[in-house]
Amino acid sequence: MFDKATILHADLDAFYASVEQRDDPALRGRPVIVGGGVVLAASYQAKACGVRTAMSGRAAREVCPEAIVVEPRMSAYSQASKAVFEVFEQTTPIVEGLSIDEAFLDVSGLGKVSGTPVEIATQLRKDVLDQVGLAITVGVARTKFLAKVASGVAKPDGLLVVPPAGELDFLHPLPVERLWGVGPVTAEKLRDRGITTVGQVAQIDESALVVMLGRGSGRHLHALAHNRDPRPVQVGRRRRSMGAQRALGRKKRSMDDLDAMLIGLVDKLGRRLRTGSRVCRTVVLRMRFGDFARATRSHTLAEATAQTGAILLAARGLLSTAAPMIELRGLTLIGISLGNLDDDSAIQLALPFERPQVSALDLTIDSVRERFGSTALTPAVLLGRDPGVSVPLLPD
DNA sequence: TCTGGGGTCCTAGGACCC
DNA sequence: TCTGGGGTCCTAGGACCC
Repeated sequence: MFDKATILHADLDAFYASVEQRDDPALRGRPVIVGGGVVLAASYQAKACGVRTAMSGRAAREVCPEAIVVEPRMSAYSQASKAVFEVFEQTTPIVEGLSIDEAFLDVSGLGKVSGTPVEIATQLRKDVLDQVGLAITVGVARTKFLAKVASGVAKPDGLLVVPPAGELDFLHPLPVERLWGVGPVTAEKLRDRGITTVGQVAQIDESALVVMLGRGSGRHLHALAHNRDPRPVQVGRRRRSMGAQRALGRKKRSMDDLDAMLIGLVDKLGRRLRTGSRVCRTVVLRMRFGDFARATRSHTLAEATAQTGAILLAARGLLSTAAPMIELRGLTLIGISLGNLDDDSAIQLALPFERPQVSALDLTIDSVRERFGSTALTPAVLLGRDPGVSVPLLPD
């Protein structure tokens, strides 16, 4: 029955909380909340009493006073994720990671070697449990989209196969919120018109959906409601942006404070760029204000860079542009995001032959000045005004 | 201690070029 | 000279996902 494409969507259950329960037997079977200020993850026992991801810690403790709150251990989670992805790759080389705890696996053509889709998925769940000690839910279908819907329906600790002959019977009774890409806003727009199930969406003309939701969402939804999703599982997709941010609370911060935070964020991102051998060309300042409104300011550099100094210069320019807005509205979050990412070899390709190549290895203040001019990059700019904060100019 | 810290993709308008 | 179409890039915002 699965002679064509067969795609698995594998999803770790309550990932961070499950890692905590795995590592501390005292937490097993009990409501566990990861993250104190805001809920990053909740065990199924905590979810049962109404705790939700992104809920404030206070609200979570109100609905679930008996919950145990633990601090997040990000390195433990990335290690666990790595181990799980190794199991995925033992199953098939065609693995597309979606996030730290989710992936698509293309197992088309594995039939003769590994068995039926059900057998492959069952074995995968067993392998992850045996080798990493975590429960996963697997959805199996002919398309990525349907496999993901299936795992969403099957979780926690489940396995659901949607056979090609039963696709629309499975899909059409589901609420529209199950569709990938339908969030609160889109669901509300559809509900306003009396549309609550995928089957109802499927009865609407594409053009009507486009008018209702815009071109992108309209076409996307129309295709999904008819179970049209030709996207292949893509191996080795690379990150297109990276960012770091910091919540500030209500307290009013001086521009000097903000500048010091900016240095910290840019420093962190510069290291991440260099560690990953990547460069960026666009620097985005992200802000959130007292009324929870958001704004961004961005700048695109003439040349790609991974240098802390160059990124900081751009970030500072953006911050000073936004200063009046910040003064007026009060900042509650500051973040930097780097876009237009490329491999760092791209820099060398882009540079004219006779120009010295910019290498992070010999970066000193003097060498940067020599290349970029002494007026732009003063030691104060490179190192920050706070003498206690130093911006590393050497690779990690 | 009211409200984390990552990401992806799409849209729309303006500048600029051909 | 005037008008117009098409394409790309940049900026800003927004919806959505985990």
